[in-house]
Amino acid sequence: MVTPEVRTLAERVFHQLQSDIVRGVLAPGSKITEPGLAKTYGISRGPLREAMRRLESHRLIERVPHVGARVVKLSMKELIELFDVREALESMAARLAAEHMSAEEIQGLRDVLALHESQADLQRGEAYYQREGDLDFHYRIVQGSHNKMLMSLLCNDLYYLVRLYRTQFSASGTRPQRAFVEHHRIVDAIEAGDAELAELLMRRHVSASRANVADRYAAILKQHSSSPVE
Amino acid sequence: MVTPEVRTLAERVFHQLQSDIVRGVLAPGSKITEPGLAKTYGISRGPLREAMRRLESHRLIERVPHVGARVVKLSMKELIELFDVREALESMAARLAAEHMSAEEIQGLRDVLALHESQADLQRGEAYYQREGDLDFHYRIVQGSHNKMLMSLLCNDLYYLVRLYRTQFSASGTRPQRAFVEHHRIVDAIEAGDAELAELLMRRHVSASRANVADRYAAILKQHSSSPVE
DNA sequence: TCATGGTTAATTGTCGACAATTAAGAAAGT
DNA sequence: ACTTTCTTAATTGTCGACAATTAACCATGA
Repeated sequence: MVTPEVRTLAERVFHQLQSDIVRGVLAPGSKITEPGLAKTYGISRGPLREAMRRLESHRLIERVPHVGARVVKLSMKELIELFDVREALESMAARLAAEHMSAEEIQGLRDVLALHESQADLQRGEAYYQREGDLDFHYRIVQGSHNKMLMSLLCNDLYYLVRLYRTQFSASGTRPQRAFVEHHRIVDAIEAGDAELAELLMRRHVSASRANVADRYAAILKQHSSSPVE
Repeated sequence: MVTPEVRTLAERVFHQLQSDIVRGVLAPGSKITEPGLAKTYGISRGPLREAMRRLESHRLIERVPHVGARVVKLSMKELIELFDVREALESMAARLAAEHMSAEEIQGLRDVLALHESQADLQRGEAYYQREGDLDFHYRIVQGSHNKMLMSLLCNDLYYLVRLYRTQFSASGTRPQRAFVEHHRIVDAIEAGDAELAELLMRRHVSASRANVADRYAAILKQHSSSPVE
């Protein structure tokens, strides 16, 4: 990722907090107090509050006036909601990418896929899947849409929530080969300039990912039966 | 709209600024200075800066560190981008609405349409179209999706940008009867529980709206020929 | 006349202190 | 023992002042 060259304290602490939340340094649902954070990061409460306001807008913390702020704790319901929004936005991104992506950008996409494949070869049978690499792939397609609003929504907001979910639910094993195949098909459609197909395939891809998450959650629920269903 | 019962200065001034920007009280592209606004609204710069940070996240102002902030000025390119995002999100909202909307909510939708129709009757031939009413319709469908993330994205972010665009481009005359028919068809699909159809119709509806805007803009460009194209 | 440099005024960034609100705990009454 | 009320400590909300940065302006020189 691009290390943001930041010169104001408010921005620096924003990125720091964003990272700490997404990586689980700050536990989900934990209360965060302004004097505490100010001391931790060695700044005053002014810039800190501005950073927190931004985090609030990005849905990474939740604030209640006069009470305080907590790190968000995604419920399964909200996770499904997130996937529905992703499905809508990313399928649109794939469509636009098929219409607007340059040859260089498409080549970059292919390179990413090749890299993933080589990594997967090393760990064949382990069924391990590079999560960050997966986001790289999606990231590039969004860039390829050349739609700044889409890019901002997905890359600045939703993808951080996706990362947060992965640490929160310690999402480890998942569907490797199949996702690979899906990725390749999507790139093929984009390269062919087939916007409709690219959109459809991306839609199925995200939808399958959601179904996968939902299934695993259902399995967990069955395991410790009679858990709180929300 | 719901008047937000707000007890903290930062929130009050946020809503005030949001309203002033959307209604054109603060001119698009105009520079806004912190001492100026603080004096205007009679508060100190602390809460004001927090409000501005929120406005920045909502894309209503643009800030440059150490330089200042300006009210956003939507270009036609960005407006088209906005429509593409709306198309993606609202078609998803329509799909989910068809799956989740209750009978009461659907009745509320029908009431809104009836209200619009009666208003339109009074001004038949004028081809006038209640803009706020149009947003009401879309607003209710988004609520009907029962997806809080979708609701937040559309109702808290994009719809304010839509309003801003309407004042900025003084979007007046538009396609009345056709939009009415489209609205009715969408409600029919939702009531029938036909998620796929509702999605498709909403998609076309938003897409037609974008085409309408793009066409009008092209006409304006042709009028004062050889204008700057972006 | 134009370019370049320095000076200055204004705006933004940051801080510490004070006021207002909340919530937890202690004390008293039933 | 339980509830209720009051007290108090901690946290959030707000403010005014100071430091840092920017940009406009003016003067000087080629």
